[in-house]
Amino acid sequence: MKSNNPDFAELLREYGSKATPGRVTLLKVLWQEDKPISVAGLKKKLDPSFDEVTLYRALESLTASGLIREVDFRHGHAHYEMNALREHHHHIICTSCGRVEDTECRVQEAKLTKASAFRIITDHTAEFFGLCNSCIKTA
Amino acid sequence: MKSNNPDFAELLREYGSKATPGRVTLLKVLWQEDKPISVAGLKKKLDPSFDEVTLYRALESLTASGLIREVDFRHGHAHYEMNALREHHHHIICTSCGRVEDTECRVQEAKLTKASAFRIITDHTAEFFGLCNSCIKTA
DNA sequence: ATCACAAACGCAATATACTTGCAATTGAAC
DNA sequence: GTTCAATTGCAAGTATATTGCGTTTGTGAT
Ligand SMILES: [Mn+2]
Ligand SMILES: [Mn+2]
Ligand SMILES: [Zn+2]
Ligand SMILES: [Zn+2]
Repeated sequence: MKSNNPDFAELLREYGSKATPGRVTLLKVLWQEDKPISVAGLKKKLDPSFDEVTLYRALESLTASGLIREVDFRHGHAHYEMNALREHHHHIICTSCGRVEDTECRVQEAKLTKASAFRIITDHTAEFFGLCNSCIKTA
Repeated sequence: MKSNNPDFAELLREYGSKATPGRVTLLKVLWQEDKPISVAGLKKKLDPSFDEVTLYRALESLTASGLIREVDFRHGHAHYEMNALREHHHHIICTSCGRVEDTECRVQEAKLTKASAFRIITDHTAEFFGLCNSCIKTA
């Protein structure tokens, strides 16, 4: 739970989307989550009448606009988190208990454009996998 | 195509796998590839009698042992590349033409264990997406 | 060389994650 | 309030990967 909720309808419009009731609710759920959430997780938090296909299409659309972001935790399905109004970052995931921690981005894309045949790098992934301290103890 | 082929059967045994004819062939194909290849790509290069389920199980097993590595190009399916006998690295992928280039790893996992509640980091992903120089020109 | 057995295989069935087609609805711009 | 592209809802479909299970095989031990 967070305070100072942004105006989700306005935010959606700023990113070129229509501010439908479903998308406003979806965005609110993503805002309240403190870590990337799966489609299954979203369905549980949303009204059962929220159509699954509509959900997939909203996620695709909002990801394309950059309002939200898709993250790969190697669970065989996508996770999503708020991208706007947040600082760019990555994650450390415990492969034993699933615990997730944000971690600051230390990647410098600019250096890569000098070392490669790519002049434009738009985006990158960087997730870390390991064991959190409580899982180390019980191991 | 590369010269100085390693002994694939011996390599498989070193990584705790049985050196079956199928796995030896699979490993050879992965060795000859210069970039991560999909399951569909592998099937094309392998004998049609190579069972698909056997292929999936071999990939899972060899990935678990660290002999090969799974890479996510955001194509909706996995890609695999040789991991043993190679230096750890990452990739830059052109989102327009699919061109792939290796890039050296600049990530320092050790620094992360100090900044987080994780003492053990075993693994990380880091792939870069952008436009290669020939796709920039034609854009 | 033979044996024992876990690992790997082959085939059919199944599961999960996600996509497509299309008619109906609706938010936003004018 | 009219217009229209964006979005929705439902049904059907696709792609990717997994599971179950009986059979085969590579490997280490004798
Ligand atoms: Mn998950
Ligand atoms: Mn591919
Ligand atoms: Zn980053
Ligand atoms: Zn690395």
